Order: sequence, then C-alpha cells, then structure tokens
Amino acid sequence: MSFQKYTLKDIAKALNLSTSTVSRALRDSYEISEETKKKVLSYAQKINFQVNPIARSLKERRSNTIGVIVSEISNNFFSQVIEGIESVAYDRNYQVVITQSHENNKREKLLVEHLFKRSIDGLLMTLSAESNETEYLEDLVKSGFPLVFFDRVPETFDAHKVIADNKKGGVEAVEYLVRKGCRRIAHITGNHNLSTNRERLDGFKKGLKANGFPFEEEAVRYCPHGGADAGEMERAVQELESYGYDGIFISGDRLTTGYLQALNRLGDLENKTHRIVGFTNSKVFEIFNPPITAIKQPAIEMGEKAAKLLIAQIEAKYPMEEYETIMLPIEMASK
Amino acid sequence: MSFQKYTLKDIAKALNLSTSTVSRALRDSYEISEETKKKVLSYAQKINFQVNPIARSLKERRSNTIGVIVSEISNNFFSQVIEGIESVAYDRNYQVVITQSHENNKREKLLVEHLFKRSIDGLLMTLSAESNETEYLEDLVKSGFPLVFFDRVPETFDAHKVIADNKKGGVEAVEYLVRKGCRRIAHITGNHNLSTNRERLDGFKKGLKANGFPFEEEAVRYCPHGGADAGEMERAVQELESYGYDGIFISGDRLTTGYLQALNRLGDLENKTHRIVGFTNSKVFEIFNPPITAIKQPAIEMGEKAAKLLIAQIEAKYPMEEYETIMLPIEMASK
DNA sequence: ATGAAAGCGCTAACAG
DNA sequence: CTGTTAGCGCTTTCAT
Repeated sequence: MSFQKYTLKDIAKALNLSTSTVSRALRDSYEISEETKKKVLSYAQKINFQVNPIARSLKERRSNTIGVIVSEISNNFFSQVIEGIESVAYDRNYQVVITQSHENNKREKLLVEHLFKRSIDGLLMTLSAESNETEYLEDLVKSGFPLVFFDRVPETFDAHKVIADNKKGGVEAVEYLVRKGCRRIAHITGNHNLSTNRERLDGFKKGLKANGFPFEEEAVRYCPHGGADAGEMERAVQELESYGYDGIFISGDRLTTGYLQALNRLGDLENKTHRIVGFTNSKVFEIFNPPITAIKQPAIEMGEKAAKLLIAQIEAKYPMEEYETIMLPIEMASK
Repeated sequence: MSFQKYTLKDIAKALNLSTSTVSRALRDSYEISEETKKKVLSYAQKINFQVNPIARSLKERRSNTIGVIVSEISNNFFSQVIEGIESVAYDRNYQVVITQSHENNKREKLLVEHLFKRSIDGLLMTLSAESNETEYLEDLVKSGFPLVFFDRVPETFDAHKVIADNKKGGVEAVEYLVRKGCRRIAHITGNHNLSTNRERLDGFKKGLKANGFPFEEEAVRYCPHGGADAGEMERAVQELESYGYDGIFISGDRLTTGYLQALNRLGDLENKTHRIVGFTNSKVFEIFNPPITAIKQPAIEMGEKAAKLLIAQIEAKYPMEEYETIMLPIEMASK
C-alpha cells in the first residue's frame, strides 16, 4: 500500500497527456483510444492512483455519503440495522455517516440540518421517541430530498418507509400465548409517539378480539421511557400484579429486557410462572431468565432494504413518483 | 429549516462585497471591520448560511472525517465504543465513517486503503481476528498518518493505543473465583492472534500462581472462532467436562454468551453449579441464565478516549513525538 | 479594510 | 481522438 497521493495532473505529466484525457480515460470514455486508455490505466494502476473524492464531489455536487440517524447506536436493534446499511453502502461505494438523536427531538432536528449541510446525498432515519414535531421532515421529503424512514416512521405524511409488521407481531404474540393456555394477557408498551408501539398495541387488541377476549385498559402499562428508566418499569410490574395475568406481551427491546431485569430485582421468579412474549433483537435471548419467546425484527434486512431504497432514489434520474412502504415480516423464536 | 444552499458568492452579491471579504468576515478575521462583520454575520444567519464543507475540504486538504474499522458493528462492545467515538466526534465537528472488517484480514486491508483514499483525516481501528499481516499498518503509522488502535492492538510495533487492562481482568477473575471457594478453575479463550485474548490468558496464569494454583494446559480450551461457531463451543464445553472444574473464566463477549448458550443447549444446567466469570459488555447480563459475574470493559470511554487522542493527533501542528498507550480499568459486576 | 486572482483536483463543454 | 478552458465553492496571497 502506498500513501502517496497522486493527481490527474501527475499522470498527465508523466504520460504527456492533458488532464482531461486522463480523466476521460480513467472513466472509460468512448472518446479515448484504446491505446491511450491502456497506457493511462496501467500507469494509474502502477502508482495506485485513486481519484480525489472530495474534488469529484465538489465538481459533481454529490458526496457519495449517506447520513443515518438512530436514537442510540449501541442498541441491539439499531446496531443490526446499521450493519445492514453499511454492507449495502459499502458495495455501492457510499460512505455511511452515523449519528445519534438520543431520543431527543431538538437534537434530531439539529442532526438533520447538520447532515444536510454536510452535503449528504440522502438520509436514513428512525424517529426519536420525542419526535412530535415533524413538519420540517415533511418539508424535507416534499423538497425531493432522498430520505427513507425505517422502523419508527411518521404517519402524518407520505414518505418512503421500511418497517416491520408490528401489528402482526402483536396479533401473533397473543395467539401464541392463547395457544399455550394463557387466559389473562397483559401488555407493556412504550412511548406512544412511536408508530411501532401504537401498531403493536393495535395488534394486541386485534389478537385478543380474534380469540374472544375482551380488551381491558388495566391490562396495559405504559412506560414512556421505553425501559431505560428502571423505576418506571418496576412500578409497571407492581401495578400489573393485581391484574393477575398469566401471559404478557411486551412491545420493545429495552422494555423486554427491562421487564426481565425488574422481575429479577423484585425477586420472585419462582412464583411467576407466566409466559412472556416480547419484541427483542437480542442475539442471546435463549439465555435469558426467565425464559421468553422473542419477536424479532429483521433488522439487518431492514437496513439493507432501506439503504437500497435510498440509493435508488439518489441515483434516480427523475424523483420517484410513488412513495413506497416496505413491510418486513417479523419472526417468533422460543428457546 | 431551509433547504436552499447558499454560497459565499450569494452573500457577497447581496451585500455588495467580495467573496474574500465575506469569507474572512465569517471566519472572524482581524482584517475585517466590526461593521462589515456584523452585516455579514447577520445576513448569513438570516439565510441560514453554512459553508460548503466539501469546497472547504478541497481547499484545506482535510475532510473533518474520521474512519472507524471494527469487526462487527452489531457487537455489544463495539457498538458501545462507536457510541463513544460518535459523541466526541460530533462535539468537535468531525464526521464518523464506520466500516466492518468481519474479522477478515484481506477486507481489513481493503478498508484501510479505501478509507485512506477517501481522504479521512485519521483512522480508529481494532484489529480483526485474522490480522496476522500488519506490516502495512506499521508503515501507515510510521508515515505519520493519524491512527489510534483500540481494544485489539498490534504488539509488534509502537503506535497510539487505547486498551482495557485485560491482564488484570484475568487476575481478578481468578481471585474472585478463589474467594468464592473455587479450587479448579477452567478457562475458555478465543483467537490468539488477538492481544486481548493473550493478555487475559496471561492474567489467568498470573492469578492462579498468585493463589498457589498450578497452571494446567487441560484447563484451557481454545475457540479460535470466538464463540461465533456454536459447534466449536459445544465441543469445548464437553472436552472440559473431564477436567471437573468448579469455576471458569471466559475471555470474551461472544465466548461468554456462547458458553451460556452451549450450557443451555446441552441442557444440564441444574447439575452445573460452577461459578462463571466472563468478559462481556452486555447491558443485561443480570438476566442471564446461569448467572455470571461480568467483567466489563469501559467501552464508551474507550471510544471517547480513542477519538480524543486521534483528534489531538490530527490537529497537532507537529506530529506527536511519543506514542501513547492509554489503559482503562475493567470493572466486575455480579447480578 | 477590502478586492482581485490563483488554485485545491476534478469534470465537461467547446474547439480543433 | 485530444487539448484548452472554465468552474464547482472556498481560502489566501498579494495588491491596493
């Protein structure tokens, strides 16, 4: 590997050509003779020449960079999504710039602006739990800027979206629990700004109905801090006690592990013999105690699909007419 | 938020100034009168002007971008490191470009080259398990290019490094187990290309010695695939059976969870009452079954420290004279 | 204190 | 088929 950086000019000088000829030869232009192309290519190879992407970006007005906003990188689910994004981007020669909103609406807005000004060619984002004010995103979409939402998506306006079938997740969770003999099913959910939690609650209701169970408000506990707040979760667990449930469906990754942590801390694991079904993308849910049935989102695939959809937009000659929503199936797994 | 992009020229035209004056005013140059500065600044604010980072990069020959290479983004530990890196970089106005080596030496080399050519200002990397050939990295370091290794670092040459106190982790693991009454302590380790695994094994040996126990080769099982290969781990567990251990120390994140998975699969959790101490950065190790004592690396801090060290190098007027190795303490935690 | 002009490395319109 | 030239948006030297 050589660390010397060469320019077109260097090659031009060495071969007694003009920079434009070199440029064209390297881009395999039809205007250049085979002979010259060969000469240029082989010399370029020899010195391990690489075009300066910054100069090219300035000229072409595109950076080959896509921005990503997630709430937290070190979250099972999001890190897997990022893994998917990165792999597609790498193959298509895009750089990926990752940022974190920390569930904060203000910061999210700053990030969008920051990334936008940083000349990203497109943006991949999931909404923060606090995102109530999303007008600026609607404007951004309407302006034609390539943007794909994944997982937590806006519902007040049209846009490209990649999501999991959250509602079905709720339905299947209930069905599974009923099949296993549960008769009183509780639900723990997170912040209802998020499309995901609302959809999963919908699924929960639908599942109950389909199985002839009434929906009872006392069966549901809300943890707006999404499991990050231990006290909140412990309270939820204790409040739910009186409901006497024999099965529970939990709406999110941190909520699920938070619930298990709370059970462990409150320390009556033996008495609790209820079944637990929860959304989680943990790769090691089989070693959790108490055991759970996991609902997984195809995170890597979601990242891949979102990245592909975004790159398609970026590289489209004309803005894409129709907004597309890709819905991915969820997957249930028991130990 | 406005999506219109303005240039210096736009401002210059609007205010009847030259672009150079505007440029200087925006950078608060002493040559510009307060009055003009005010005029320019307020107008810039009004139209929400942002310099074009690409043009600036071309001119200044720096991209304000740092590259990161990890083996896998969706790994507890690495995603936490990235979280730390991102936060520091964001504050100091650097972009972070993340890539994954997938433990593959060839790909790692390609990435280094790729990032380098992409005009990153500096590189943060952890070695892949396959990294045996690291000469090119030595050359890169010697060339003066800003580069900081973290976690898995090269040992055949000097460089800036940020690591955890792995050896101490091994020592403390043994000490903990002995204190809890263990008399026969086993060890599972990963690929010995990696500094981390070698150091932890060293610590293991040292800990045994300090407590008057002999080191026995049969006590150690090697899992070069680092827990990613389930069969490998199951074999290790079964082979270890005959050693009759009452305590075990496990050398890595995936190895630790892999060990627990293997125990669960092999299914005699009740008979196994040995104590387990393992490196893991899982945020939810308290809900693991069987219970373990976790050795955590300060991952976020490691990312922060590495990023700061890197940025210091990038922004240093003269190349830093001395290579610095920052060693961070590990932390033990039980349920 | 301000402006004109050059140049970072590249691409492409235009000319030949 | 190849070269000349202009220009992407910015910073900075040199002139005034």
